Amino acid sequence: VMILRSRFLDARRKRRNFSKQATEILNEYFYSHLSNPYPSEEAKEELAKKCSITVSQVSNWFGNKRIRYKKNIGKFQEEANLYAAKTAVTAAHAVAAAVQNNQTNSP
Amino acid sequence: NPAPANPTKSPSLNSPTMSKQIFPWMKESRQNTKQKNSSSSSGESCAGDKSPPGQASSKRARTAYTSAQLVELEKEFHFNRYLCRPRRVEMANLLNLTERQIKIWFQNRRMKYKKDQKGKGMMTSSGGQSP
DNA sequence: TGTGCCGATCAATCATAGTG
DNA sequence: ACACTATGATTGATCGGCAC
Repeated sequence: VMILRSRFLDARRKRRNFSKQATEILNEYFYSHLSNPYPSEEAKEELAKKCSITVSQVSNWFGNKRIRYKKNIGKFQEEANLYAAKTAVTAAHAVAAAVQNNQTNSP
Repeated sequence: NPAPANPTKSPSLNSPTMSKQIFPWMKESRQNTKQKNSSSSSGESCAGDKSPPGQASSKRARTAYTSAQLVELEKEFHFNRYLCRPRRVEMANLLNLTERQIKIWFQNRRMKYKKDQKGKGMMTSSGGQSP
C-alpha cells in the first residue's frame, strides 16, 4: 500500500473539460449511432477536427462514454432523448450488422 | 470489490418512454462471447507461465504494479523494446510476475510509445513556460 | 497447431474540474 | 470552504485477427 504516489507526475494532473460545443458534437454522434457507437478511424479524425481535440481524446471520450452509459443507462435517458430528438436518425444501417450477432441468445 | 456475483443478466429497462433499446454492446460484455473451456486456468497460456500459488486466476484483477516493478520494466524497455523468451522468464522471476504479465506490459508499453511518438512531430517553437 | 504482436476496447482507477 | 459528482486520462488485461 505504500506502493503509490509515484503517479504524482502524471499528465492527468492538468485536465481540461472539452468545450461545450465539442461535447455537443460528440454526444450527437454517440446518440445518433447508439446501436453501434464505434466510430471508424476516419470518423474519429473528422470528429477530432470538428471538436478541436486529438484523435486519442476522441477515442477516450467514446471509451468512457460507452462504459459509463451501459453502467447506468437510466442516468442517461434524458440526455439520450434530448439528442435523439435533435438528430436525424442515422443508426439504421449499423443495426443490420449488430443485429446479426444479436439474435444469438435464448435461455 | 464487494460485488457479490451477478452472473446472469436480466436486462429489463425503460422508463415511461421505451425509446431506447439495449443493444448488444451495452451488455455485460467482456469475458464472454468466447469461452474456450477445457483446461483450468485462463484461456491464454503464454508458453509456460505459472505462478507459485497455482491459484485459479481466471479473474484478472487489475493488479497494481509496484513502482519498483515499473522501474525495472521501464529500464528493460529502454534497453530492448522487445523481449526474448529467456529474458522474459528472468524478469518474471525477478519481479514476481507471470510471463504473461511481462509480455502484456511490453505490449502495452510499445503501444504507448507509439502513441507518444505520434503526439510529437510538430511543435515548432519555444516550449518551456514556467509560471 | 501454437505463440507473439498489433490495434481496439474494456474496466477500474486516478486526479482534477464543476456544482451545490 | 467543502462534500460529492462529472469527466478526461492512464493502464493492466482481454478479444479477434494476422503472421510465422
